[in-house]
Amino acid sequence: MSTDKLPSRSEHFSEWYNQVVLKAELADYAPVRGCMVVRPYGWALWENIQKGLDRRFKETGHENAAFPLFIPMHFLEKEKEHVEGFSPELAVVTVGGGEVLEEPLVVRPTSETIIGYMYAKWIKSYRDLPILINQWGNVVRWEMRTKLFLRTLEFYWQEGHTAHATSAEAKQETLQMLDVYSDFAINDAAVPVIPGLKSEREKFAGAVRSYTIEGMMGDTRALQSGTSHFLGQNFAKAFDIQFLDSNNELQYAWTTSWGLSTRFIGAILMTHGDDQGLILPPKLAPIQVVLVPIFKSEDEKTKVMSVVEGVKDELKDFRLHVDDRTEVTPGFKFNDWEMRGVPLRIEIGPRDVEKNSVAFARRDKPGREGKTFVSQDQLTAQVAEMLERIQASLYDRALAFRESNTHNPKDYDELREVVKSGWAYSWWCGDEACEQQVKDDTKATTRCMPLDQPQGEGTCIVCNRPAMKKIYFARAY
RNA sequence: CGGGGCGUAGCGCAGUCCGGUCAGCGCACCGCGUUUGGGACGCGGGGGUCGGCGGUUCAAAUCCGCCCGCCCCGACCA
Repeated sequence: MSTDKLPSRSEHFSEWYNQVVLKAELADYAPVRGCMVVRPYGWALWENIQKGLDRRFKETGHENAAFPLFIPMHFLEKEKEHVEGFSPELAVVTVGGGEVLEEPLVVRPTSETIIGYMYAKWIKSYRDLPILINQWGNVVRWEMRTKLFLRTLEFYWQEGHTAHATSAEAKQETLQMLDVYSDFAINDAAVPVIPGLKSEREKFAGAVRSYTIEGMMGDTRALQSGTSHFLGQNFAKAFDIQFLDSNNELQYAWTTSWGLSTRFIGAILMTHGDDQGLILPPKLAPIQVVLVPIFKSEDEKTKVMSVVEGVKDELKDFRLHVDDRTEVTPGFKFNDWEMRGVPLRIEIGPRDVEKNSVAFARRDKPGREGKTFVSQDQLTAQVAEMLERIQASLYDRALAFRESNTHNPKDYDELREVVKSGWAYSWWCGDEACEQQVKDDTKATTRCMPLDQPQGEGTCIVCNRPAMKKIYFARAY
């Protein structure tokens, strides 16, 4: 709770973000550098994210399981690119129970290796495939620079790991899960994302191909909000995941992995929100409706609270909170809940008791514009409709923002200019040197080659050689 | 690790250059009363030994040395 105003979102985006996370009580800094405590309000948001994803995972045939936090050091070393990618950021346990360990244990930065080991043990026949497992857990990556939710030493996520008999099936799984993420981001979080393929240099260490959903944040920077990897037979060969096919021939399995983390909370915050604070999408908001009773005298209190109780009861299907604090004024509560991003506020005061009405204040439209008085009749339907409208308008607004900040530069000079405050969508020859050139000149990196590509071909925005793919360039988190 | 900044009450800060009623301010917190449809007000309270250790001095938040920690900008990253 706080009485201070937030920094302006447009002028001090990063500071706005930090403060809103702290003041809305989503998370707090932990006593260990780079680590955070996810507070109840933030965790409730994460739980809703989990529900939205977990339902989709189950619907597509996946099961949950749990693998160990500790991984023997030599596991990481079995896949060359994997160890090169992750070794700089490993946390390693060298002492246990007061004794120096014979082999150091790595705190998992991701679980391909230990799950690969187990899959090798479990998979003998094509009849054992596919294996479709997901795990909800935490991982540790020793990052240099951290930021609440976006990049912390420890973070929570889910990681799916699947093994298949054929390359085609694994590729299909990879794309299916990318689609699950897109669907979740767009429909539940109202975060417009672009599903696409990562370049070689941006792909996951050990993957054959990495896909991503990229979102544009409120400062126009890009955020990789979820990833899905086709691992080919890389990990199968490193961990001997082999099976006999129906022709009695020994084959290596084809594996995938895909993950979405608490970073996604950052994506929601930075996509929506305004100078007043957060705006949470109704489908994921821990509190969808906050009820603020207003009264002066004891007599008014009695009448108002009786209506409040009735409304609370009628709206029991929504995630509702009654703010009955007496030590703060209604005005304070309005600001407080707006800062926390509750999508819909309902005010009930003496005038409403008289007129059989309540006041709706929708979070996505500030001030008077978002305030309407509605009848107390059929409140459930009215609230449901309003929440849907807010959900839709958040998505539309974010999409419009992304589109107005995405450019098709005509030449390299223009690209250098537009990526200062937006995304560039351009033809790219596929050469890593061109990618590097853009990064050196502008700090912008390639984000993804969208699955949905235009017809035909063009010339590379950097080197003018023929190009088959269009790709997004943007400064990223 | 390179560059910059900073550690004084729960939070945000002033005080440090020019050692000595400087341990203070705002918010938060507690009590009482009046308030309550857009961040209420009055009065009265509780709480810190100034990041740590050592040194200089009659005297250190203030000067000196070492150490620890944090934040911002770079290379890395879900």
